[in-house]
Amino acid sequence: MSVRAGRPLERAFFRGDTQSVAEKLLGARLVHTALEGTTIGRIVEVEAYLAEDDPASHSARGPTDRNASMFLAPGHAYVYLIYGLHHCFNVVTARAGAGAAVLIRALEPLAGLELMMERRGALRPRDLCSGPGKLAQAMGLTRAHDGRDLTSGAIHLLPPEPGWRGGPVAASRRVGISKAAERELRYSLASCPWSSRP
DNA sequence: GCAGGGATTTTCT
DNA sequence: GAAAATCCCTGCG
Repeated sequence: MSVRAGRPLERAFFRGDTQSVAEKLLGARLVHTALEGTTIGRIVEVEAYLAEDDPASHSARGPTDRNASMFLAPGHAYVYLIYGLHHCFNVVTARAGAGAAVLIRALEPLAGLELMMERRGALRPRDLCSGPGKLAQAMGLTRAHDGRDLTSGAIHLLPPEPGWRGGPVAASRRVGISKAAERELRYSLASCPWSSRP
């Protein structure tokens, strides 16, 4: 690991306003070191799920067995199963007990592409991480990783490389929800070819 | 290229 | 019983 890679993001990065943290996460690099190898992807699309006044958030009706990790301290992972077969990876934000998180929706594959293709089945690089279920599969993230501390360990986040410029951020509606659907809490790098959708 | 449907767990009505 | 923070395959243009 070179000096340029930087140190993992610390807990303070994830604390506080969820929408601000969501925007700050764009450009950061998600790293997972597994037995099979290391995969890295740059975050290019996220969605914020707030602790209050957000009926679309899994935390809206309080803790359950499934969403318990959402109420951990900021900087932990919340990984859940959706539609019975896909995993979605979230980063807990705000404060412990609040129940706020940022869903990672798309990555630009940076390292370990062969392993990603192996996990996903032979696919074009564009199809490896262009969706929340896809990136969880490509990065090897499952409910086994639910509740992990992301500030130290095999799964962590690195800041953008010095000099990296992401360009303008676009806000739009969150995908696949019916409650509070009009709120623009999805953030993506504008005109990014790695996003889950235009 | 786009529309439709199936897979399958958790939660709520 | 149905919907959900999804993806993939099929069929048709």
